[in-house]
Amino acid sequence: MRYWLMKSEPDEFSIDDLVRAKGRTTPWFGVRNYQARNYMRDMKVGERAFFYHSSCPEPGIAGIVEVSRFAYPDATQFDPKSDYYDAKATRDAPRWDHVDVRLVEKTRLVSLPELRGEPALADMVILRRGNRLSITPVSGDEWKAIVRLAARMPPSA
DNA sequence: GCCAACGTTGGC
DNA sequence: GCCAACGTTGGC
Repeated sequence: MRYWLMKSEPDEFSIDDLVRAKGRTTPWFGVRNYQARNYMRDMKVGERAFFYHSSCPEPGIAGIVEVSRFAYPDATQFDPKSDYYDAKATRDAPRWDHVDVRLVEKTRLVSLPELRGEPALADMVILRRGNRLSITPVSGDEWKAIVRLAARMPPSA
């Protein structure tokens, strides 16, 4: 059983969009990076991930999701009208797979500075300099530390 | 808007 | 297969 972190820009798709989605479930479409895609192919149904808001006024962890469907081809790669269209992908040879995720819980926003201030997260991939990967593994210890942070009252800044 | 870091592309 | 140029990410 592994743990993950998945980034989304809230302008594109936020935790509240997931709350409103049918079945509180969404395909994690639009990933166009091979390493991130490969991580999705590794995911098993039932595994959990943090939903992370990136490229926004307050980046940080916004909720917990779980994988509800094993990796399968991302339909947007075939759609010429989509921002995620890939001319080199065909239905016979798709390039881009994604999983479906279902909301487990919307948490309070655990901000990036708060994550950086937590000693247990010193080696977390997302906090490493220059990291841009939209899907990353999270260790069991890191998972526990963040769940603990999320359950606390927000720090009064 | 800036800029550092990184992935991808394409010429050779 | 190398590597420079370019595009993207994402925090600030």
